[in-house]
Amino acid sequence: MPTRPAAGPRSPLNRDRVLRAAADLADRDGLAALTMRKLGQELGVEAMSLYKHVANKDEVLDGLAELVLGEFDLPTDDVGWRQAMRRRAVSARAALARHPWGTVVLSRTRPGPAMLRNLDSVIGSLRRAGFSVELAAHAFSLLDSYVYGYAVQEASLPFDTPAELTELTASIMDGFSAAAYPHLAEMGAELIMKPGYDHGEQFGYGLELVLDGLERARDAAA
Amino acid sequence: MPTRPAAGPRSPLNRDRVLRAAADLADRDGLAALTMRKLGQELGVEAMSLYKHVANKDEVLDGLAELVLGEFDLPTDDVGWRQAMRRRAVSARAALARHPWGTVVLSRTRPGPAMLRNLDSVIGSLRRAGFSVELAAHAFSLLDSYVYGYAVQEASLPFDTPAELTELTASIMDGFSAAAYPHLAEMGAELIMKPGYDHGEQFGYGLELVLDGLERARDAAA
DNA sequence: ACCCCTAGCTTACTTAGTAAGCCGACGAGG
DNA sequence: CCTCGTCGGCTTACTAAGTAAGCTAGGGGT
Repeated sequence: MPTRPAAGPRSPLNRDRVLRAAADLADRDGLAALTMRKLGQELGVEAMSLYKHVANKDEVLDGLAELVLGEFDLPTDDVGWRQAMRRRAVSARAALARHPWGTVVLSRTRPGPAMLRNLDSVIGSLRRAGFSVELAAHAFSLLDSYVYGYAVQEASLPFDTPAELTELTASIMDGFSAAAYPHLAEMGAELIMKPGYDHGEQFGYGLELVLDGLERARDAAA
Repeated sequence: MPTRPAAGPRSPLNRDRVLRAAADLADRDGLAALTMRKLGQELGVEAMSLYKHVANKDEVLDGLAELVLGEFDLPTDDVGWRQAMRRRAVSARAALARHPWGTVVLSRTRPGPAMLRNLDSVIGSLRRAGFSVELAAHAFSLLDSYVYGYAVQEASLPFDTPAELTELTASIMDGFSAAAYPHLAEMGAELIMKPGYDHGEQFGYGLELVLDGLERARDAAA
């Protein structure tokens, strides 16, 4: 019996470990590299063994969606709505940046429990802050769209570091492109190539603008 | 028998027809159903014949991305920036609603010419309207994120008609779910189930809020 | 008349998801 | 202590999809 507990590299395996391994694999090699066979390897197991713990690959992807969702900060009551929304948005964007596959798996899932809980909590926070039902609906639609869209675009950017960004920008601006896209070229030269340009700051700017707008709308309706 | 009947239904086939057939197929049966073999069938041709016109499936998907992008209204100079941005946003959202696979193919492409042209034109419109380079960057980042995120969420909704929405909402609110998600239940009851609820109106609300915010930001900077 | 170019075809290999069934170890009951 | 059912993991094998390689027929240019 020492075979089992003696810290063999092989603990029993379960749905949760499968999902976490899937997330790791997707983080490391991209979502396309997440195949049942590779996932098996990752866990020292044959592909078909995974099916004892998940029904099929779709269930793996659904599980990943709930994993990412779990990394979003839920609103808490001890802070105002604005701070609660900000935290949720920032944490969501961070989670989706950590896991570039996040946007993909989220967009293929019909709402699971984690999503519903998240949503309910957001609406609750807004309602308590004096938002009407209708305005609360507008608010979360707007916020979620922004965060989500931002994350998608960020995930599809073909670079990971600021250095790569300037390099790429430079190569796009090369030669005739600058003539074909004068405004892009201007922006590239005056903004993106400037040392200290922080792409992440973009997110905060839009977020505050949206929050300002929502606050104004709530006050106008009051 | 003349395998190749003169003026048979078989015109020569080219990259463009391949792409349009791909779009049709994806519209009809979903992006997952878009396989090289099915696409071949669609055109009365073997799968491998397609490779005379496209290098590989990725190129088909890239082509689809440019197709959708082509359905976005470019800003024109004869209207103000606000109208130009609104038109672009509305047309983009409409295109992405017409082609639910649009968000998927757009997010996997590094910027092609259509994208760059589109972007350049947007920035130009904003610059002419008095936006600084920096603010123009914020503006299109915000607008695109919103439109894009909205479209993604819309595409992932598990229903197509308002009737299906109310039905689904009702089923979610059924039984204990209402207790688990009180705020969602409230919103479902007071808003979504109301006759005449128009989900599309959501989009316009957020869009105007964003445009208001941008206008204010520009005026403040002036 | 010849020849070659091109669009489309045939074959076949590879990777992936997964259905079906096998097997060894472990714990409970006789 | 032996046995047997169960459960986790394995083996095999089938199917769908992308695509590499090479074939061929028919039409146009020389």
